[in-house]
Amino acid sequence: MAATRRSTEDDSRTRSALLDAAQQLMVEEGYAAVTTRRLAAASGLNKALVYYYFGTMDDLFIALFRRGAERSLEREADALTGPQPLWALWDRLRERTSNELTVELVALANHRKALRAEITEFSRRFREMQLARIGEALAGYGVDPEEWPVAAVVVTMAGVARFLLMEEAIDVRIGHPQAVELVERFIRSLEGERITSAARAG
Amino acid sequence: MAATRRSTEDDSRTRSALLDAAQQLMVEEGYAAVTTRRLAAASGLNKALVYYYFGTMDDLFIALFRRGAERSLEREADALTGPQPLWALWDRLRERTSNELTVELVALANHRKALRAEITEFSRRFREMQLARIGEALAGYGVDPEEWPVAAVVVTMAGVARFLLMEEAIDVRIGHPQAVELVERFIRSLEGERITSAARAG
DNA sequence: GTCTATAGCTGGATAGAC
DNA sequence: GTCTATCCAGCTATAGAC
Repeated sequence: MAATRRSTEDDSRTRSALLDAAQQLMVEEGYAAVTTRRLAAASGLNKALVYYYFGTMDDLFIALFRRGAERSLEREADALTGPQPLWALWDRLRERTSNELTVELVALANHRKALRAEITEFSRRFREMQLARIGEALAGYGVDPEEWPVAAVVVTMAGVARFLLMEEAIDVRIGHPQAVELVERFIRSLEGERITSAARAG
Repeated sequence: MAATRRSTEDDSRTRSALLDAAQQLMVEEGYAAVTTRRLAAASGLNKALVYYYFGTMDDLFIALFRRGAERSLEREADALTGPQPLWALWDRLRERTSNELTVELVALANHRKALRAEITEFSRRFREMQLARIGEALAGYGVDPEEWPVAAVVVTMAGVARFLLMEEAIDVRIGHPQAVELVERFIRSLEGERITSAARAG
């Protein structure tokens, strides 16, 4: 291959290292900290390599989002095929790990058109996948779709989970245990107690 | 008063104009667009006045947040003393106006300690006020606090509302109508149909 | 594929005239 | 209270040597 700009699918060691550095900077210090200078410093690589691999900072952000989103969509789809799809969805929604990055990217996307379009597309794919999996589960439990439409269940769970994470980030937790209990009571009424993978294995 | 730095309580015309410009820039282009140069350009004032009135950009952001939060807390407290507190809360939570600004400020607060502390304090005051007002309302309706703890109701409504606004901002609306209907069915079961102020007046 | 060097701009902040 | 002038740091991006 000639020494031309690499494609998105490419994942050389250098490219991955740059994305890793970008991810860490973004999570720890916010998107404003993700600059060519700081990427170079954090990865031990050269400033100019950012442009060699990504073209512009915009493309770097898109590549970073896409890498995380693809991994996450796959893993979530897997998790929702297990024996307790509602518990699995709830637990994944409440994970801080991949969520912090998402929050920064969404804020950043407010003024980056291309990134925004990418996030929109993936969000829809996530939602459709969740609706399919959870829809099957609710039907299997014999839930009345008039009383509990799958879309309402999924969006409400996602909304509460995201909101709790956002408030936790600014040390506001008033009412959180009660909200968690409300959701978990609903889940428990359909799937019983949460069975952790550790418990299943043991 | 001598020509020294003005206090937060002060609201000269120039100071207000700078805050107005900051607010507009932030809502329309994100917090990264709020710079001294652009504030000056947008308000027709001089760059250096930002430092005269606010000291640092950090203080400007805090002043901007505080101005909006104080207004908003007052107005919300008023709204929740009306005849339909749940409808009032829900409608206010779903308003886009003051919410866009909040989202930007919260993102910005990730790496601005002082701003974050300010947002934390106000968020708690909001929550406490909501719990007091909605708590009274639910008790008045004879709602079983074991089944529907006031904290769970308030946090869930806030979470769903905020999430819908965030997704709308990136053009994702899958399942939104169903989620809205789920919440509004609950409210309707307690307060009946929403009575708009227009309808009350007429 | 990785580096140095540099252009050209924009940022926060201050000094000091008026 | 408002302005000009200015400092210096940091930013994106490109050219071109190796």
